[in-house]
Amino acid sequence: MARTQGSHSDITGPRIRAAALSLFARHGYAAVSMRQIAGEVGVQAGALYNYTPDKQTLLFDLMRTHMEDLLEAWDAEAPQRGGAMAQLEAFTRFHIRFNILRAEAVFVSYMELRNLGPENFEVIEGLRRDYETRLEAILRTGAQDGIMAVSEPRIASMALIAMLTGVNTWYRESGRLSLTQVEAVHWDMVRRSVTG
Amino acid sequence: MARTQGSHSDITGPRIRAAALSLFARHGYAAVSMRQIAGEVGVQAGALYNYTPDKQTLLFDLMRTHMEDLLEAWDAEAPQRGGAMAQLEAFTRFHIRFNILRAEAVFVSYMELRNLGPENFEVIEGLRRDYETRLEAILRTGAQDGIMAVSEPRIASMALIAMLTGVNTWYRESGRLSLTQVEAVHWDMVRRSVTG
DNA sequence: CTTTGATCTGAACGTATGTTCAGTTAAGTC
DNA sequence: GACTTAACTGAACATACGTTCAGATCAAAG
Repeated sequence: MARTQGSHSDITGPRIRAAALSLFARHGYAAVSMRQIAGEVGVQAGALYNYTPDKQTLLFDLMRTHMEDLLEAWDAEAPQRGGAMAQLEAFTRFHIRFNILRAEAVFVSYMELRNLGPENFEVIEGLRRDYETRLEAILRTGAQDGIMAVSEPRIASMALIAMLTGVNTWYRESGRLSLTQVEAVHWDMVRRSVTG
Repeated sequence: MARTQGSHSDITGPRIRAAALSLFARHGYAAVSMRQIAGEVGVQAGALYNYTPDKQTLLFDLMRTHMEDLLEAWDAEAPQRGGAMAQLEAFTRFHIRFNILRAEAVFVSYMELRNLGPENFEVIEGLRRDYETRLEAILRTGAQDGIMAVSEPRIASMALIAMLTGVNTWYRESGRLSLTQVEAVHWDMVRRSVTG
């Protein structure tokens, strides 16, 4: 045979995903047409169906990939020693930095949940819960070790993640504060919010 | 004349806004058609144009009304004495309670910003900034009075609002904790995050 | 009872949608 | 240079969209 089975172009595929992510983030999933995505890539709309069975799966794959990347990146970066407080600081700084670097994927993964079918929704929700549970475990350990005061670790973890993700709505590279400064301000608040 | 000038039905108008709000919250602005909204109300799509010049203005009016209600409600409820710490507690509890009661409007006002034209966007953003500034002023006063430790009042106010609004993503009336308990947990975190 | 006009219907307008598919192109293997 | 097939085009499909508007309806004022 001439070409290897299943070797779809490794150029067009990523370009389609990148264009879709950017357009979905800017205009919303429902407001973006397959023809717009194709136009951005420089192909006809029909060509997209060599890379995704349909529009919603394209969205789902973007969201799933993002959530898996997030979990993998944290699991690779999470400190194994140093205690719960060091882990909490690492989590705080990691979350802000990772989310700012992938602002479009964060935005889409949060905003477009309602455009997923029930099964796809469950998958993404499960990955989100996994991530929240990572933080919850840190807070539980800190409470057990007596170095944190957290009466409701589950709720506290959701509250802290909401606070940290909020940076994405206003942070600009050209802003007054550097990302390191933003991290520091938030770590201050996080630390104090979990200590008596 | 037969009917008073400008007396559009005071039944259909609110029903259209209620149906639009509910549908926008569930499926997103772009995914909801004028025919769906009309169907929910029990009229034909054309009838909607007696109540709004176009679809986007319908969305904009929902968002503007919500933001104005939010500001009015807080300004009416904000304690005039008791110091910055009492004001911060009042703000925390108010924000959670108000936002849970109007979950659909909160959701739409946050998610559908990108479907507004530039001028409409500026109006909603301005109202949002007004609200943030209310909290920022409390934090500044608390810092000046020496009862709070907030190095960046602007960023802290956005962080706290993000944290409190996060409750909307998971709170259910049938859940383990009552709204009062949720308020208490969050007030604990807010208080500690702004005190040394 | 007639008149008035706010309210709504129903059909039409042009345009856009997601998806399919027969057919063309061209890159890589033998 | 012949062959294979992945990659893509371009047109078509049925359906849906936001918006307009002439005309029907009907409650209230005179």
